[in-house]
Amino acid sequence: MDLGPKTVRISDVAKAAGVSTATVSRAISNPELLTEGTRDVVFEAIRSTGYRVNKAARNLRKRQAGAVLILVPNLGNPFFSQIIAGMSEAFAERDYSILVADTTRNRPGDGKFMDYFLDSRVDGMICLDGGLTFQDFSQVEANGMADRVVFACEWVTGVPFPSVRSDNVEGARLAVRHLYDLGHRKIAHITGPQDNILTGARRQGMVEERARLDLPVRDEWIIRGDFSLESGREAAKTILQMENRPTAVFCASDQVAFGLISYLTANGVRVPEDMSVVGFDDIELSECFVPALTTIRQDRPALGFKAASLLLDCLDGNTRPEQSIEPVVLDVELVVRQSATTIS
Amino acid sequence: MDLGPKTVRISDVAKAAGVSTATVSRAISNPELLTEGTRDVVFEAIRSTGYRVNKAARNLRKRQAGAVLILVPNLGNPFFSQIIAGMSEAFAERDYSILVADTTRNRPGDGKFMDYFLDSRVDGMICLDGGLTFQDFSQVEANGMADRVVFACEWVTGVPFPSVRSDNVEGARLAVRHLYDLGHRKIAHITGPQDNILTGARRQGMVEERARLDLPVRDEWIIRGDFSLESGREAAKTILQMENRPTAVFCASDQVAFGLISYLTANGVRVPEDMSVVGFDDIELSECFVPALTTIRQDRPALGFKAASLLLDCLDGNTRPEQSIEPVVLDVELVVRQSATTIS
DNA sequence: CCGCCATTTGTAATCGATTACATTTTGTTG
DNA sequence: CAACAAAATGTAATCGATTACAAATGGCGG
Repeated sequence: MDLGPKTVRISDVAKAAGVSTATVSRAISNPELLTEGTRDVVFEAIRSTGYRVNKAARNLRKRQAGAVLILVPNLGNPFFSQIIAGMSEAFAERDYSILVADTTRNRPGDGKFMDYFLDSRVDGMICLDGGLTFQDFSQVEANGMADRVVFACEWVTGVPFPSVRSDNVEGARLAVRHLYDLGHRKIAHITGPQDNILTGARRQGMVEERARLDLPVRDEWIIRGDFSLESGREAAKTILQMENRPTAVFCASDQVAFGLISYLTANGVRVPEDMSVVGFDDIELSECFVPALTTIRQDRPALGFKAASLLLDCLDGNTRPEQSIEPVVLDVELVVRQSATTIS
Repeated sequence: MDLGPKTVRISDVAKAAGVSTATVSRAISNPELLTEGTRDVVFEAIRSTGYRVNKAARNLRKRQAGAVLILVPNLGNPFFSQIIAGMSEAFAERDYSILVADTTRNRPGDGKFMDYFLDSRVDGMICLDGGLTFQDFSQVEANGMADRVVFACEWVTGVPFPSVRSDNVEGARLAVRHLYDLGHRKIAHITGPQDNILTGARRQGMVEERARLDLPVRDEWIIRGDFSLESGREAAKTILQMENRPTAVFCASDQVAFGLISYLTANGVRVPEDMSVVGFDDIELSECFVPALTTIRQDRPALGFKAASLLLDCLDGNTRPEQSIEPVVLDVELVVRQSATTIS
């Protein structure tokens, strides 16, 4: 608990350098205010004493926290780690620490994450969880924190925070088009969780494109999932029981595609020979899956980096309101591999 | 930057309750010291004012940081996320925040992570990266932080910090034995990174068991890898070029196994029919890989949780020296799936 | 009802920095 | 060289809690 006794304080440096604490402080944060001479003396004193500023003290005085919160729906999901890596990049440069919290424990509506703000542990937040409720965020606004939050990947409708996301609708279109081009007409879709915002966007893109291409529509071809491996397997089970089976499936996430393919294969339905599958995300593993997964790539490090930059802008007070309301939409890309092929 | 003006301070609560700040402080941290009456009055005042303690101020005064650092070799690797989830669990209970830092940027030897201590941003650290150098840790000791660091998964030889790890040697033995039982005699191994501590342990277990079972030994059957998908593919290339091919491969990680299988399959070598493969880790995806991966399971949430508990013990000053020097070794388990089968 | 000890509460110092304001030094110019 | 503005530095208040120590209160035996 205790940080040890031999802490060097700013006053020790001041003494060593023969100047006041104010001068030492300035040497650190506004060196250009000092004479070259004093500056050198101070830096030498800092060096010789081994002084490090105490961030707690600085933060208290400056009324800031020097940290940001990243709110992740599920840390266990490999999809997120690369995004965090991208953020990590952006924040490290500016010397912000990154607090990571998993929302699986703090269930929507309880606004538990607000504690981080209220306890002044963080200056801002990046929310990767669109499953939080409007109510959660009304608390944020009530506490005047509305200009310190950005969304990444997911978002909550009606909550007007800056956000970065991939072009989900276009991604879904690309997937369907690709399958269409390969000759598929009976295309199914495994969705994300029912209340998830991405689910809607991807389903919409899928349905739109299917209509545009004048493809057959069957309700049972829209299968409810939740982005997980398990839900892919469940969906596979459902599909195998259908009388009128689709020839291709567009999955809302790569994980779902893995679960699906796994189950299909285990039950004698070969992918892609008997059924084509397209995923969404392009996580690292997709390239090495068997068969290598055809999918829609989201540039996750870029997404993270961009979100972090947006938040930093907010914290710097450089928010250009008109810009921030409009979400930043990153392009997605169809990555053609082996899991979808021409219909046989 | 600014936390807003309408902050409620402890003095505001004191005023509202008609008591001193000391009493309010005590109501929060030592309620049993107060009369039931005053306690109620204070809590009511806290409620009505919406007071929240300012953690920066508290931390300054208590000379602690209220946060711990988790040092991860690579946030992008899905292996780690579940471990962090487990830690998250343990720390949340005790109201510690979790700072996550990726060591890919801070290269070994520069002791960059020490900054977190020196800036008093964290009270302790869990290191998941055995790639750090002895030198890095001599800095830790020099700064009296030696009793605030624990290792998880990986560790650094000669650095006597508490640690939690899986039984890597036994895991490797189990893998080789399993392949042996399936009839394999020519067993290859794809190692982890050369300087990694786990690499040594797993290779050792493999070699020992191979010797014990009196299996043939060939230098080229020990192939250098680095836990990554890519290194699995590279290794596959190497194996395909061998005159005397092994019939089974034990991989130092699941990711390596995926890369290996992916490349083998793409080049007409079927797994498990033509070659058996066993992984190490049992990440989520292994179950859904095609073929489902036979592997050695590490209980990652438990590992994370245990490491966190160990660190909390340290921070509480409950370190029982003799216990902490001896590493906590968690059992591993062979998970039999489809990727290894009897020799044909 | 007094005196003494235990319990409860208050006062004020403290944690370690930043910064408004005051003061001193330096530099410029007539 | 005096006068004054600009630049450099110092003094001390401040951020918001915790806690050592002091003071007040209450309980109880005699």
